[in-house]
Amino acid sequence: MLDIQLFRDHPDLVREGLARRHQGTEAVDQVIEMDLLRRGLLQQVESLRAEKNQASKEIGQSKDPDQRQERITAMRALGDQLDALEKELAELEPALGALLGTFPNLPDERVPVGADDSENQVVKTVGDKPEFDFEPRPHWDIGPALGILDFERGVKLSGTRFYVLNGPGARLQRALISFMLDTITKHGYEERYTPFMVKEEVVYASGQLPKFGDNLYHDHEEDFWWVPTAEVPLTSLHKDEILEEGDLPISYTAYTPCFRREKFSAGREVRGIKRGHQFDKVEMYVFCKPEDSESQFERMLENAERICQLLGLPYRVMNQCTGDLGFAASYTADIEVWAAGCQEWLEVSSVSNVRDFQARRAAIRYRPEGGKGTRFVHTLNGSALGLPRVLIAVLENNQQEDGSVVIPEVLRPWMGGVEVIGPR
RNA sequence: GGAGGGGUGCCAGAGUGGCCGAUUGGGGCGGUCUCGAAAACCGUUGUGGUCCGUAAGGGCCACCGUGGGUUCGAAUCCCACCCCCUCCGCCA
Repeated sequence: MLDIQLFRDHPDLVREGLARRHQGTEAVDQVIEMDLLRRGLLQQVESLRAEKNQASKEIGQSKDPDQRQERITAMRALGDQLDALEKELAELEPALGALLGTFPNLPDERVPVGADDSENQVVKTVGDKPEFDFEPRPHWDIGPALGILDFERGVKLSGTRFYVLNGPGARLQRALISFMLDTITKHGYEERYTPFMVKEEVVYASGQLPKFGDNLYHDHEEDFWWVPTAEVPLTSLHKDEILEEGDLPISYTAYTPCFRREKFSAGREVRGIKRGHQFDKVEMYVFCKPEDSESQFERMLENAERICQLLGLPYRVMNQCTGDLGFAASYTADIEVWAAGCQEWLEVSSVSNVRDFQARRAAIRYRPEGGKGTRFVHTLNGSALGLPRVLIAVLENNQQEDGSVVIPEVLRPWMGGVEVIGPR
């Protein structure tokens, strides 16, 4: 949620931000207009209320029954007038709130203008792509050949874009989750296990609603939405709370499955397990003071990179352009790992500084020490990392000519000592 | 799912139509006393909106689980819903 004050004082900043995101700016004027209307109505309503409160108080104190009755009659008339204005206000306020909720966060100046992810900028590349004296195969060949990846039965159970992991494949996935959680925890993020189904207001708070409801699964009978990322429940952990400055920064990590309808990529990228309706992810999330969000971003990015380094995966860091930038983000760095079999850079993490955008939606504030009042916190989120894609890279980059896959050293403690997954 | 009890400020807990933004106690903060601390005593202690003001600050409005209703006036009465506790049923 953008600050309404921004529309009053610096509407051009809002227009400029929208334009950089290739969005129309007409709604800005609509907000300004509604805001003016609202404040005018509010003033009328409140002065009538003040009058009514005063009169009611006097009626209570009045002893003379005739005078009492006279004033009650007068107030009844004022009440009707008030009702009409209040009704108007009651329609306008939610409408303005809803409109304001459709505005994305303003992109930071550092975000390059671009149409889509093809215009993201490479910030740096770390590690060397593995070399092979044979033709490396994609995971959709390696997995089934090893008997650890079963597409047919996934489709039998749930349809396209689903799969089943078998034996050491399932265990490798579990090992990756544990390894990531344990590593991130060591960096000072406290683990949380959250619900995977949440209320609509929770999905709204992090910004996936109202605009992206099409990409979410939800129960049509109850108010349950399946989380598309742990960012959603983590944001609302402190919804409607006022935190103490001394408690900040608060850093969380959580494993959740993620559920997405992938309506916008229908028919695309269906090969393999790169994009499914259900995938696993370990997420990092930070609540901090506004002046700290810049350094927390650096920290989070480093933490995500560290996972790639420990797994021995070559990766590159990208600066997301405005066309790819998420709704809530002010700026975002993507991490992409190289997958030798499908010959692709796979996006495995997006680290975003959301600033106060989600904090406003979720009403998450803190009390500055010594100061007065409250301020909105800044929030950041980033994956560490997205799972099936890391699994893809591990399988493809560590494959051997005989079709077996060497397990990265750091994962072996979670693999029960298994060093190589061989044909079964 | 059924029966009963309950949701009030940071916490505990009073309040059943006007004197209640809300008694009181605890905690927090500031102060007096003290070499210092404890105790005692005094003071203070919610959030949001809006208007005025350069600001400090001040006025007004709203908020007692949520949403409606009754009333000149609602924490208090009525209706619906949500949540918590106890017991029963069912159940991984």
